[in-house]
Amino acid sequence: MDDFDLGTFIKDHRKKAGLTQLELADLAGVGKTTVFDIEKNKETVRLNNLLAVLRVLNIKLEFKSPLNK
Amino acid sequence: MDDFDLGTFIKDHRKKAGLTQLELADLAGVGKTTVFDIEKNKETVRLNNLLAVLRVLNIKLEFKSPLNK
DNA sequence: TAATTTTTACTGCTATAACAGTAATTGATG
DNA sequence: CATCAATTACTGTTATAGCAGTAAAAATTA
Repeated sequence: MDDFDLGTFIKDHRKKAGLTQLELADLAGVGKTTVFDIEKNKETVRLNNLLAVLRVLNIKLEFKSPLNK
Repeated sequence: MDDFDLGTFIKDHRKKAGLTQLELADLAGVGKTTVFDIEKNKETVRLNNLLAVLRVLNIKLEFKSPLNK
């Protein structure tokens, strides 16, 4: 849930996509600082910015609860 | 991925947990406005605030990509 | 229907995320 | 090693999310 390292996860996918932080930032329409912060697991980033980055990298979000499992 | 209605998803889980927006906000350590915004799908909320709410409701996040599937 | 609770909406104010710019490290590549 | 590219780090400024407070609108309950 939480100890999952989203930063490196994104970093790895960015690398595999052959993108630099700046390129990813431009594609996602965010500043380079934001991409840097995300890869450093800064949790105060805004959801829309994170989603924009995930979209570029073709990463999907799923919400799982014991209920609707 | 994206058309998923996170707001009502969270709202439903909050109801099932028998919590009001204010109670959920207090438990999560955020303001009531933030809970309200999240349930209204305001995507500019900060990730840490969203995570705090998800934690209270026992909802887990998963990131899926075509690669590590 | 009246009373109570909950949700939605709006308002200043404050804290800070996001930004561009710059610079210093680190990492590749020749 | 030297050069260039990429990443990390820090800065001042600006835009805005988050907040408490209040109030009005829905929903719930008696």
